[in-house]
Amino acid sequence: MPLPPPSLSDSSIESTASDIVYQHIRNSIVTGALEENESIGQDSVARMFDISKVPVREALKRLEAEGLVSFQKNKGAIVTSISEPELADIFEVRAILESNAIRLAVSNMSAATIEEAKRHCEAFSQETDVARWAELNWAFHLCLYKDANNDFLISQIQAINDRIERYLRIQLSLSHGQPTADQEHREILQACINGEAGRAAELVRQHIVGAHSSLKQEISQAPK
Amino acid sequence: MPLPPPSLSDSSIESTASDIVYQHIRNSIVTGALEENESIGQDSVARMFDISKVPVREALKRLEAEGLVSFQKNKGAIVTSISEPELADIFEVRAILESNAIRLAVSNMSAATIEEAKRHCEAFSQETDVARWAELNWAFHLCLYKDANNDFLISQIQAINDRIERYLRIQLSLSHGQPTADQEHREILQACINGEAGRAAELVRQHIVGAHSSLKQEISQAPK
DNA sequence: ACTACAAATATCGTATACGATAATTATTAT
DNA sequence: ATAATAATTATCGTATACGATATTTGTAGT
Repeated sequence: MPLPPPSLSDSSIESTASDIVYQHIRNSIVTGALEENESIGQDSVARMFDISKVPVREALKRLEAEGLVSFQKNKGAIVTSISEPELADIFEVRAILESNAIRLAVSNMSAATIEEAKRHCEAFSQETDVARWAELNWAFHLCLYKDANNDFLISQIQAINDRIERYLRIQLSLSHGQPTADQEHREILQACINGEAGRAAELVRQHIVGAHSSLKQEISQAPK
Repeated sequence: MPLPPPSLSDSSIESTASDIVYQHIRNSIVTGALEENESIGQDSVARMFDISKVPVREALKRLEAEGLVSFQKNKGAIVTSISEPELADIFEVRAILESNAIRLAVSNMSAATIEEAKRHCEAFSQETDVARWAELNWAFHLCLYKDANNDFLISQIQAINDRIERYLRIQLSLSHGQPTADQEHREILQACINGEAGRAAELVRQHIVGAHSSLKQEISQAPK
């Protein structure tokens, strides 16, 4: 896709032009609408939103700090590509953070959270639209971590997910991606219901490591 | 301190004005030269470096994404202050990440790393200049994690340290801050030498939790 | 002297403008 | 025809300029 999906000043809550374009580009990268190594022309984005380059550059600087784009000397911003070794590193950190998050959460997980998790789990299981799998999957995950009562931990987990969500979409779309995830979700949920923090943590770790394994295999088979 | 320490275009490796001012402000915040809630005037920074506001704003946007400053509607950027609950959350994540980093590192820690760690440990122990404690302490920590061979994990740990280093400096400067840290460093190092990954991880966790405890106590006693 | 309102000033967010470097196209020479 | 060089165009990074909001200073009234 040579151009990000066109859209005007859609977001109304955010006031500044910089924030609007930030949200838009960010979403395009996270969802995969913008591909790896695709360059983001400042002028073209500015024209698309009918603003000047200044707020566009500010938005790109924020995205650079988040690791979603990188500025190349006199070449503008390009969407960050993640190599397989880097992806392995990131999945390892995910495994560490998310397994610990659920470990902390299980001991004071409320009945309401369990109910919410069940709903997300069901919704994910019954969803047929591939495009929605990623967000339903993520809603389930986040829900389970929230009772850890550590906003900073959640924000770190969220930031990492935003970096790799485009790859997770690939993984879920694989032949057994969604049913496998669904089955693992149910086991994790059951461990939470049983109050087995250690087991829940281990299941989450395996869930994440497994996702990386199948993704790695897929990528190596279809390098492009 | 009403103004950040004055300095002209000192950094030569970085080419753009935006990068230079970014590095300078970032360093001022990390080291504590700029205090919490201190506002950073765009025009004053621009005048200080004899540049326009545009690159200053770009630098501030990067710092915002890193959590070091926050923009306030029509009020410019202010240095982020961290509340005690937030600090507790951050220290918990530190404990998770760093204990796992050393756990991963111990199994393939090289003799060269052990030697380097010993040197950092000694240097920290013998340093009398309070201002240098933080960096020597951090060099020791980072050294122990590097054999985990996970650059992303290291970068996450580093980013978190940058957010809280100004508080760590306070903690180290407390009456027993440095000698206690020194003693704990030696125990951690010994566990690494013995190849006891689990023990090293647990010691690092206690080291971090302990630092938070004494810091928390200090802050509550001297709210200003 | 203190409060209420008005004028002046400062600062933010962004548009426009411009020099510098890179990419592209055109032109010339072998 | 192709390689090399020149001219054109595009894009980046940043200075300057400007309207809008916020803050400060000044003034007037009780």
